[in-house]
Amino acid sequence: MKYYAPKGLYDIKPEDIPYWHAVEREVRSTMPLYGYEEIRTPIMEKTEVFARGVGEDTDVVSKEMYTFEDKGGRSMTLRPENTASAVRAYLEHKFYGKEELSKWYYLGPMFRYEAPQKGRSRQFHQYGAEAIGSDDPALDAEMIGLAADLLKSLGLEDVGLTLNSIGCPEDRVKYVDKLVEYLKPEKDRLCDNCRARLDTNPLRILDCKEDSCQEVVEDGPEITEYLCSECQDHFDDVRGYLKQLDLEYDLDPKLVRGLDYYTKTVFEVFSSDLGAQDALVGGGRYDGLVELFGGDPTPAVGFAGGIERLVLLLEELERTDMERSGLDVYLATLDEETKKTGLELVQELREAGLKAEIDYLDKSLQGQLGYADRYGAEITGILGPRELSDNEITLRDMETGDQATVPLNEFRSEVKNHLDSSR
RNA sequence: AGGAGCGUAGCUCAAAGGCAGAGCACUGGGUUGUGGUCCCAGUUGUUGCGGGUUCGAUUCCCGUCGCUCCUCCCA
Repeated sequence: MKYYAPKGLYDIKPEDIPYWHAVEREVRSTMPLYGYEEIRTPIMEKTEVFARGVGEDTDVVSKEMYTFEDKGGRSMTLRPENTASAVRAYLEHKFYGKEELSKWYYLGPMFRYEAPQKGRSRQFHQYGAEAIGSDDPALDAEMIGLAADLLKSLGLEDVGLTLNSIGCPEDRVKYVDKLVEYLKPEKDRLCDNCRARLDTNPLRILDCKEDSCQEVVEDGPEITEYLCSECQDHFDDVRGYLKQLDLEYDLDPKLVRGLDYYTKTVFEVFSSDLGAQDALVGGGRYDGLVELFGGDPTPAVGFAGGIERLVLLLEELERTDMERSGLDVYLATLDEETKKTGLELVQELREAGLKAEIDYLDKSLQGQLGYADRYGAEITGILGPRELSDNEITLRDMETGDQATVPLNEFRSEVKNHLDSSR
């Protein structure tokens, strides 16, 4: 084979589409219940939107961006996530002047240049929500509840929620100082990566997966001990609302998330049924991002979920409501004359809203019935020269094998009657 | 970027130096116009690609391309 999809990019095949539709349907129906409207931002932005928005020192920006120069010499980047774009759009279209609280959802492809593995590809798809304009802790709780609601509606029961607060930037400066002070003497026990992070992004050392780093961090200071009273109150309130909503969670003081824009609340939803890439949803508050982009200080909170991972789980559940849907009617014809009439009949059925097919492979009657069977036809119409000369058609119930002959002009209504009574 | 495993028929997989196979699928027949079960017959191959060793390579060696999983990080 000469041509392959580029590494990490793949085709979503018809057999998988029902699962994608199920996810998309759920997102589109659930989001509006919580007051979120869809926004569609471009699939690429000027590179600085992400570089600034997501943070230069993050993994996403420093090594995972699909960046290229366009013909005008501008540096462009395929979006690795959607929050930065949403904030850019919020400011560009001056939504702060149009509505007090912007609640948006989105759905679409994202790109990160990484080694693909189970549940991770270079082009992947996310759904997510952003609420820009409120610092109400109830909104944080709503976000988390919304993410959980979506997964639950899709039939996923076995998911865990972890929660943390990383405070405001001032808290973090204080905490990071303490953390670095604590880690410096232990430098030798940290992995190479983390030794570098000591200077660039010490917070990330907390969720390093290396055992030695974890041991070091274990006895270190926790960020929640350094929250200012406002952040502490906010965190307490979020937890209170979560309790009110009956949402269970685990506190994880080491949950810091990979993107720089987060403040206060951060959370992740994961599934132990997935492989190494077990995060289903990630999100949090980003009160400083609008300001960073040049707007007035504006609090905001959001989350994003990965569709590929969701589809993997849904496929394991073998949901029958997500199987490919079959044919309603197959029409078998036996020669050129009957095929001409057959085409008209099939067209009539389609116009009546039925899924109808006819032979395009020159199959024998036996072959056609086999085809009808495999594609799930409930009824097969058999139109041979005998029927045609009498202006009739044979109706075969594919489940029982019962057959009846009906006048051609009553075919459509007979089919409809039959389908209605069998459903 | 690093580590491990795997590339054989449309699909799932055998063959472990000696004629490239099975099941499923597909086509035809048993049934001159009747599917899902059954029986019979048939079609299907650049063994990923290139080189090497050998009388002989799908098998062993080297390289290469691709896929998968893992480390890292995330959705």
